[in-house]
Amino acid sequence: MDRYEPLKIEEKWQARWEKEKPFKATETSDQPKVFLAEMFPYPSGAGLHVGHVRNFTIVDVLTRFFKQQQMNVMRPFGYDTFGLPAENYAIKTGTAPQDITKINIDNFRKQAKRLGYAIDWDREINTSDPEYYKWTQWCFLQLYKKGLAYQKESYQWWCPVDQTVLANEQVENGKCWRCGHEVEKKKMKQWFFKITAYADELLEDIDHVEWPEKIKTAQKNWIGRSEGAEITFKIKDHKETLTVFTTRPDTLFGATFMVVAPEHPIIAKLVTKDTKKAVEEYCKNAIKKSEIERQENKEKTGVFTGSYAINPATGELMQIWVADYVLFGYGTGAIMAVPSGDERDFEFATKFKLPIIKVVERPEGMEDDSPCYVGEGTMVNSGPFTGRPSSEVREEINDWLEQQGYGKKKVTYKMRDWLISRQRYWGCPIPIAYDKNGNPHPIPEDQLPVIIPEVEDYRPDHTGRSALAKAKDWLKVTIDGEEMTRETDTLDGYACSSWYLWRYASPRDSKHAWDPDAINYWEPLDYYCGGDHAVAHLLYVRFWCKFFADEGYLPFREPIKRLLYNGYINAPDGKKMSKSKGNVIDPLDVINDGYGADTLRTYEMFIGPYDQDAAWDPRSVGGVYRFLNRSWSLVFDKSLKPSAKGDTTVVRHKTIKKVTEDIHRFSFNTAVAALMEYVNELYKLGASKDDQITLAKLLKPFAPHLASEMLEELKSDDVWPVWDEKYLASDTVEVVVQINGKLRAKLIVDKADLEDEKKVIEIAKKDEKVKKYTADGIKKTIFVKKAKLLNIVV
RNA sequence: GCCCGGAUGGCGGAACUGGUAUACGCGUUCGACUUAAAAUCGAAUGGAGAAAUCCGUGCGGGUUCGAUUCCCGCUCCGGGCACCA
Repeated sequence: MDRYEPLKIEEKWQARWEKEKPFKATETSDQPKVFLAEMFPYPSGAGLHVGHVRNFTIVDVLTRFFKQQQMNVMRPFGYDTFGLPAENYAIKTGTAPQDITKINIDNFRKQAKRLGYAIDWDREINTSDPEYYKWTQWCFLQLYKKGLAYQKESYQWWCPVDQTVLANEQVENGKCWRCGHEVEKKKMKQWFFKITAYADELLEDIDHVEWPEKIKTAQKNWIGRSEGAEITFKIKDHKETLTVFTTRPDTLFGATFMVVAPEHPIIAKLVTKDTKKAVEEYCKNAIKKSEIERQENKEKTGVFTGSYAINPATGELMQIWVADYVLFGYGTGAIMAVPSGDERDFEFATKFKLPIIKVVERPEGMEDDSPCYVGEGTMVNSGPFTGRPSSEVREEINDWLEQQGYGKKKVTYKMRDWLISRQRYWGCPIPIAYDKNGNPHPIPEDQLPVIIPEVEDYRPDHTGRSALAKAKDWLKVTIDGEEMTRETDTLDGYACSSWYLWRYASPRDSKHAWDPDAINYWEPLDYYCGGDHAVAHLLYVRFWCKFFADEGYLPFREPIKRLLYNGYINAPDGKKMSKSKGNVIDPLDVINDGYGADTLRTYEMFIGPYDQDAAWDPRSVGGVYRFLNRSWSLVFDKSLKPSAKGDTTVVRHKTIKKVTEDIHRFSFNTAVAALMEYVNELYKLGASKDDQITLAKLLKPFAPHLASEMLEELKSDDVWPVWDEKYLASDTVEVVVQINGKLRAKLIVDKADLEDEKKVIEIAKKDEKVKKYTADGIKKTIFVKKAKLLNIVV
């Protein structure tokens, strides 16, 4: 071989890895374990894109790095296969989703192998495999047993054209993502997971994992904990009472009216003969109001019910209104309106001419004089609390309300329970059946899995049920001798991905969802890498982890120790890659153009910091190829004789240190840059055999095929090299001299002199340039030994 | 509107704890090799200036001997949430 031929080299090594399975992971090692995974992909028909390659390569670099450091590494792979694209394809073509999924997986696997990933292919999993979803159903049943999977009537997005229920993510700007028709709200009985039961723990524990701050913040905001009070108001001439949630009980004296959400059941009791018709009309319209109207039109609307509540603090009557700016799903679905202390209430009061009473005075010096002020201040018009700071009064009113029986402290969350019903065919069937009376019963665990039946037509039917309803025989099931009808909803795909990280520990276990010993050994996950699902998936796994820890199935309460959240790769024009724009870079094209997988992998690590977005630059790919080509030549080009033009010991040890530390801190781009510098140096100084081996070893996580080829030629193992600090310190050091903070001179001094500030100053004073700038005398000197820097102030 | 990121040469980026701004790569220019081109190898490359030197990390202030880095006030770009009481 006389030139670098990546395609040949890569074919050779991939065949060898396929045969020898060097990445197979077992629990028997004495070495410390490391478990790494990427967020498993949805295997689309388009195959791998450059974003997958970035994501998978980050995991691969770490995997190979730890393996070379003699750790016991496990790096599995899987496919998140349920989902709408396969179902839509089925509807369009009549092909079974099972078939198209298989084709797509085969393609993905082939491509992942073409990239040379260090995957234990015996640990491949697929969420739509009955052997897998059997255990998804088992998980559901555990949650069901503990009351954490339950049914509730709820409004669901409904497309009147496609006659199907839509998930939130399938509603784009209030329109069906498939047909573009405006969606409606329809009330249906739905399954939920009670994630709110873990709200506090999910919030508290997020501070104890090594995750990026932005993900932590996103999750905290999503959970949205608010401390406040529930206050119960009496209603004039009614037995009924109305309970509200507020974070500002201190403003109670300023509460001049009440508002309930259009869905609130109390409305029927509050209306009078005169208001009934208008209120009913308003509620009907508000409930089916499309998302588009809600977003575009935030103009306050509402209608008076005809009833009055009594303010417990003032005894004043308060009109009770219905308005859609109050959300039924948050708090109690009703509020006390304080127009002087809340922008929305103020807007509403102004529009409908309701009373506004100021209760919080701004601190002195604040210039704004709008009648609405939401901040803290001094209480006014507040009976016994007048003149006191609002923040203190908040606590005292809480106590007072509690004593009087009007209320209690209360914590509320923005996060709702997780709606898991999907009226779709291509999902994991919910293992439930209904008796004659419509009561749900769990499918016994020994009857799992509930297999997805084959049907001819994959479209949902007009009753809002998935295509599973068309499998008439399948629908019938006998439980404890009683004939029942199966649930036709399937589970949200996020349920399938909420436990797959544990399945990796024992992927072929037919007796458990996960084997306790394997879990003990491998889990929790040490490194998780992905660029999506900041709240959804990453919150759901944490929820299930806490639940299964409570049930004794998991010995830890956080499933993922470290999260690497990688950025996107954009097209060369800086825009998002998309088929319609025709700016998509296909990674397989890059490989087959002759660059090979090693160049592609190394380029995507070199493209920029892993957690930032980056734009593809075809010319930089060439630069990385040149670098690998030069590396190859250092070993295989016999005209480049290993010679001793200079001593490479220092640069070799410097590079080992830099690359090792950079990989540890996930600074892959600078690690590659350090290797480039090393190669440049070796071209100048000549490479010793030690250099050739060191280079190959350090290169291996990035360009494993080329590095393997080099190491084979050099008859070397791939054990990660270590540096020796003693080579990194030379006898002389360069000290920079600043005059008033500006660099003016560089001095070479003996290392020993660095310990002696006076000596350094003396040497500096002899320097011609320093002399010139200090002619008028020196006011002060600052010597920083660590930075090897002397600053002279004149 | 709120929250979180980001802004550094012609371009992607580096500078890890306040201490030599622009590592590495691309591009450009020059040179070597070649009949020639490509490939490869070598050199130069922030701006202004003949030079001394001055100016330079989105903008305006501040702290400091010293600020890309810290503080205050903005602008623009990207992302998330969005009537959450």
